[in-house]
Amino acid sequence: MTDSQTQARTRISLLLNTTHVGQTVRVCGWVRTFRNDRFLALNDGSTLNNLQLVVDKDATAPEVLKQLHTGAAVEAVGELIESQGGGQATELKVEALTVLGSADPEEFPIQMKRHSLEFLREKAHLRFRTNTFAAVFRVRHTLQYAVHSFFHERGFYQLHTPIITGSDAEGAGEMFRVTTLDLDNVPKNDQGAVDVEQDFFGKESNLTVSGQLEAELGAMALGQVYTFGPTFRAENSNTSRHLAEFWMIEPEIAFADLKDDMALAEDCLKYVLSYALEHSAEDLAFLEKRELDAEKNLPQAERHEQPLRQRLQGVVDAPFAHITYSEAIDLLRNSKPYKKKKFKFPVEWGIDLQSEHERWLVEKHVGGPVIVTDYPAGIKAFYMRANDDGKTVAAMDVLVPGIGEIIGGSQREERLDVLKKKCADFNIPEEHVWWYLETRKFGTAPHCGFGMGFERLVMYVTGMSNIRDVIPFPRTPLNAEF
RNA sequence: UCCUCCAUAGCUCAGCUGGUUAGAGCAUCUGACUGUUAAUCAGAGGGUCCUUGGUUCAAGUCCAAGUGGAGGAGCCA
Repeated sequence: MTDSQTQARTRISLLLNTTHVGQTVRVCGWVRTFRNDRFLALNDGSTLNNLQLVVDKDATAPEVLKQLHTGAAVEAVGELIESQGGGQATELKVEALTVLGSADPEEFPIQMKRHSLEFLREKAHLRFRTNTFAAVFRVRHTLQYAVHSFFHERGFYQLHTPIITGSDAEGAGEMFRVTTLDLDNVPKNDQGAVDVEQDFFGKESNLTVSGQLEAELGAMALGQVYTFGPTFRAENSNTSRHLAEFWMIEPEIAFADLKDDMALAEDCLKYVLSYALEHSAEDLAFLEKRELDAEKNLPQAERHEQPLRQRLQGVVDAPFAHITYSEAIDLLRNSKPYKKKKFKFPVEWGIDLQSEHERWLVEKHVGGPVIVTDYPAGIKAFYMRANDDGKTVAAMDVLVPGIGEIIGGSQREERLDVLKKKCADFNIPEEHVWWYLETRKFGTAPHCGFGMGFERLVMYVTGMSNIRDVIPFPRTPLNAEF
């Protein structure tokens, strides 16, 4: 233990204004640049900004100076003084400087220049060292904190639903099989099929695609719960909006209908956006500038009409538009692109809205978030509550510009006979969901909930256009390197 | 999974209708300068032009397949 280490480390975020001027402090971080054999820009992750260390070349050992390259980890002790140059309020007059870990400049791939996001994706273990990714992941943290605080303030309990599930009725997509069977020597039963009774759980098990069914069980006792955990989809989707492993927020509330559900979704989005605008102001300002730079080379039509923070504030300030699926179909059939035959897909009552249709509704017709409700029963999940018209269900999707669906929810079917009939219609054997059906048998009550894709929320708030850039280690088909 | 586009130095890219020894900026190294802000200036090193096969006197350039990446679609969150 050196003398300097007896002093606590001060985070750089606390040293950028003049309140600590005159104090001797100890800082640790990673070198961003070392200019002029004298000025070292140090970043410790606590803030976007660097602390300028002023190094006395003559008082520093040559072998230390030689190692002050981008990426090296260093520790410095010195007096915080008012900066003698412009560009920063304070700087550290270094008295002792130690290199904790060097970074060979011939090999360290992150430079003090712009890299493409694609290149940095291949360096996922080091991309945290860049301003963009550090900002994104700080914002990601702020958002998850806001989500917890939103639900906590409203009396919700977080329910940890299982990641490994024996339920195969969630119907939200292809599942990842979980097994401890020897894949080189899979045991077979008399029928020649895999003998799942010999597997770890004695039955087929998978990674969860949704915690909703379990969350409903919790809501039917605790009143209002939410999940916030990883979910897994083994779909072979290769898009900028899909991951094989992503995080989802799924609130579930008892004694509530679709109107309550929509109000909760709107409140929730507005709360977390407004929380991020307030608590991640500096990072969002940087990300806004990054987006502007990235869009500079795009044609006007492909750029955002408003800068990032203005877009977010707009969502916070304005009430969400509400339309029913049937109204949406009418609007689309009367739209310019429909009449000019610009849509690739047909617009007919009963078929799902395509991306191009959603985009027109959100970006052209409304120009902000839209909640579409009351979809045809045939295109939605079995658990959604049947409306009195016999054709539609009490479902709602929240669509936002640039992302599409960010929230999908519904009032759940609480009537046992109707739900049983739905199971039959959807070919779901009752014995697979017996436990789910029992909540309708014992003390059933109206209830509802929704699912919000956390990464899509982070994309929306940070302005990043590829979902792989808002999760630390993206899992996509053929990509699980880190 | 489908459609379109892309792959050249560590990074970002240029390389025309096929034709000398494949270039630039940044980064790196060496030196100069020393209150800089992606510092500046001078010099140097650095390439299996993604892989395989084909066309041709000649392929970074044309063709085919493969691999990887991006955008869009489907599926969805």
